[in-house]
Formats: sequence, C-alpha cells, structure tokens
Amino acid sequence: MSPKPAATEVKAKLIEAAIRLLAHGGPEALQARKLAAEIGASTMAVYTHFGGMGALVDEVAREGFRRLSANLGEVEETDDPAADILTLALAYRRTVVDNPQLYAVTFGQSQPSGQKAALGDMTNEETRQNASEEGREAFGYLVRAAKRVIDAGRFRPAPEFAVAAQLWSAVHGYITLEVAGHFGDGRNGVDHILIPLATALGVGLGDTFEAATRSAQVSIDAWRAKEGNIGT
Amino acid sequence: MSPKPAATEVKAKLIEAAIRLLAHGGPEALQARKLAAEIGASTMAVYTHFGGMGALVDEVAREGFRRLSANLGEVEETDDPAADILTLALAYRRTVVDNPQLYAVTFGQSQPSGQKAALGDMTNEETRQNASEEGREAFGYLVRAAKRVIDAGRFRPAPEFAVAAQLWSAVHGYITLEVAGHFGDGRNGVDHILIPLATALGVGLGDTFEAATRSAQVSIDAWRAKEGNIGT
DNA sequence: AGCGTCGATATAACGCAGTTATGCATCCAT
DNA sequence: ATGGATGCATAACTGCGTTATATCGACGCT
Repeated sequence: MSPKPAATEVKAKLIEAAIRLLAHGGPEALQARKLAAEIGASTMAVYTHFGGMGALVDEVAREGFRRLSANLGEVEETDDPAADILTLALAYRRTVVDNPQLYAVTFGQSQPSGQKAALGDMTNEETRQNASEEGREAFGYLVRAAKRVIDAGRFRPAPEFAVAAQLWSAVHGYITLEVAGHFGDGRNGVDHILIPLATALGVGLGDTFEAATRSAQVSIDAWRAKEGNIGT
Repeated sequence: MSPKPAATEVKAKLIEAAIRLLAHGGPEALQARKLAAEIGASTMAVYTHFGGMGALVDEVAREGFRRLSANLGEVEETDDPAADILTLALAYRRTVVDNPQLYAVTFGQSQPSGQKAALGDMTNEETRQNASEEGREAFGYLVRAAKRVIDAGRFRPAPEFAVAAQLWSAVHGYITLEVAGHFGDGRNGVDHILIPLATALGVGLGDTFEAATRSAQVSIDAWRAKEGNIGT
C-alpha cells in the first residue's frame, strides 16, 4: 500500500507530530490514535517504532532537552561571564515559556494519559538515567558558565558543579513556578523575581553588588533588544 | 446494608486512602476502582462525594498543601530570622522528600491516569485559583519570614513578596531537582547545594557573609539534632 | 405508626484509551 | 524468481473513568 516511505522517517514524524499536538491540545492530545491519524498511519506505527506510548513520550522528553541544549548553545560567550549566566537563564526561561507543554513532559511533570508515572518510576533506573543523560548536556552549559565566572575571579573559588547546581535550582524553580502561574504575568516575574534572584545569587557566590548589577543590566539590555520589551 | 457510616466519613476515608495508595504504588495506583476497593465501597463513592477522579485528585493536592503548611507552621520563630528561613527550607524539603508522590500531585507535576492535564488546564482559572489558594498559605510562612529578616536589617529593604518569591524559587527548584534524582543522594545535595544556595541568596539579599554563615550553622545544627545526621 | 421522598450505594454497562493478534503486502537476499 | 522478514492496517482485547439504573435505608410528614 504505502510505497515504503523512507524507512525511519516515520519515527521522526511521530515525534514531530507529538510535539505539535502537545503544544496545541496539551497532554491529553498525546494519544496513539491521534498521533497515528496525524501522520496518516495506524496506531501500529507507535508500536513498531517505539514499542509503546511510554517510550514515545520518553523520546519526546529527550527531544525537549535537545532543544533546550540547542537554545542554550546559541548563547554566545562574551567577556562578561556573569552576564552570560543571566543570559542563559533568560534563554532557559524563553525556551520553556514558548512551549510549556513540551517541558512539562520533559521535566516529567506531566504524564499524558497512559500508565507510567513521573516520579513513580524513579526507581526505574534506566528511564531516569536516559532522561538525565540528555539533561546533563543542557546542564553542561551552566557548569561551563559557572567555571568561567569563577576563573574570572567574580565568584569565590568553588566546585563549578555545585555552583552550577545552585544556579540551576534557582532558575529552574523560578521558571517552574512562573509557568504554573504563581508569579502573575511573565514580564512582572522576570523583572521582580528572576533578575533580582540571579543578581542576588551572583553576589552571594562572590560577585560584588555593583559588578553583578552591571552585568545583569548588560544581559537585560541584550535580552530586551532580542525579545522586544513587550511580551509574555 | 451499611448502617449509614457517619455520612462524610467516606469522603475523608477516600482522600486518606488515595494518599496512602499514592505513597506506595505511585500515581498509577490512584484509580477509582482501587480506591473503592480500599475503603470497601464501589466506584460510585468517588462520584457521589467528589463528582469524579479529577476533583478527588484536586482534593489530594490541597491536602498536600495543608500538610506542607502544617509542617512549616511548626517551625518556631527564633530571634535569628535568617536562620529561620533555612529552617523553613529544610522543613519544606523534608515534607516533600518524605512523600514525593503526594507532592508530585500537589505541585501538579503528575496527573495520575485520567483526563485532566497539569499545565493543560492552567487556562482553567478556577482550578488554578483553588490550588493557589491553599498554596498561598504555605507561601505566607516564607513571606512572613522574609519580612522579619528585612525588619531586622539583615536583608536590604525590599518588598517582602519579591524576596519570598526568590527564596521560594530557589528552595522549590532545589527540591524538585533533588527529588527528580539529579543531585545524588539527599544528604549530599543538602550539604553541597541547598545550604550553600540559601546562604548565598541570603548574602545577595543583603546579609553579610559572616552573619549568613553563622545563621545557617545555627539552623543546620538544629536540623541535624532533629533529623539525625544520617538519613535521606 | 405508616408512607413518601430523597440521598447514597451496588451493579452493570458504555466509551475511549493503550495494547495485542492476525494477516497481508512489500522489500531484500539467494 | 522465490522465500523469508519486516512494516503496516484491521480488528479485537483489557482496563480505565464514567454513567445509567435499581435498590436500600433514613428521615419527615400526616
């Protein structure tokens, strides 16, 4: 019937369709039958290529990490590494805010309809490791940035992993809560919470208040120029 | 058949059973049929008392917030408000770590099996508001603590809501990531990430490094005495 | 006290999700 | 060219939330 459509194309098209449906209809739109209809195939496609919806969702989660990594990778390293950290934070936020549904899945915060659980399967080492593997690359950008700030003498000497983990906690926590709707509209949250948070954390990690504020302003100016000062 | 079992007892028993099953079997154990069997009733109990699984899960989420509030409320206010903040953070963490499945539901990170979505229904104002209402009380403890630190002159003058939101972001982010398994075992994460993070944020918010470190130590000592220095 | 009404529940069935069984059609190797 | 293997569509199976229906018990009124 179908003239053998380029083999593994189907797999990619399924993930692509999954992310598209996810963005529009939310997690409940992520269903085998809907996905199959979307790419003009039967539900069997899900099973021949992934083995089940669970594995497909895992792939979607990994793709989210990949896109996050890509977006963080686009942040150029300037000669002000402290500013780069806030720029990374803002890029992190933009990525998640632009597609909250995808990142709800990526961070395991939402498990669409089927069986497997988010935290329930944290005993499942394999799944956890796989997801972390992809996440580690994204985290790597923070580690690298942290090292540069320390090397520049702006942050106190410390293991860059621990410093990056603190930055990650703050930024990830902020974004999670903003997307959950706890901080009013996005612009307000960024101005009054995320930016002060990043600045304060920088100061606490060793930067001077003045230098941290100046670096933040540099990053903010670039951000406003890029994203436009109005918006989500 | 049943001698009219105290009317609204059933509702409470359902939520209780839900939390118990959740803790053991994860989100996938949160099913109408399992809940009914657990309390020795039929699935109709869910519908007469809640209207559906969605509303029951919402109630479970609220109960999670109530327990969190209760645990935060048990933190006494000492004459070192900066130490109190870390104590609150540690109590927050303990609450979540002791029952990660419950708080995955509470924070809307996991939607067991049925229909409604976590972030998908963030357009549903009512649900969002209700959940936030209960969460606001827990958040209130942070706001109050933030105000006390500012009033004591340890933090720079600032709107206490913004300060509390920054603290909340950092702590919530850390806990989320620790529970997701990104920070190795708990003790390691607390020592190398959460405590330095809280201390650094305190410094950035206006405290001196020495005072912040001293206050942190006060809180840590109390924590170790209470929880025992070995453990999750 | 008798009777009617109403609310809660058990039973059973419905709809829709993931999944699986089966057969066919297409492609590759021999 | 033929035989096996692979991908896929169809259709049936399971288990979930949910709903329809009938029944049972309690309460209020006369």
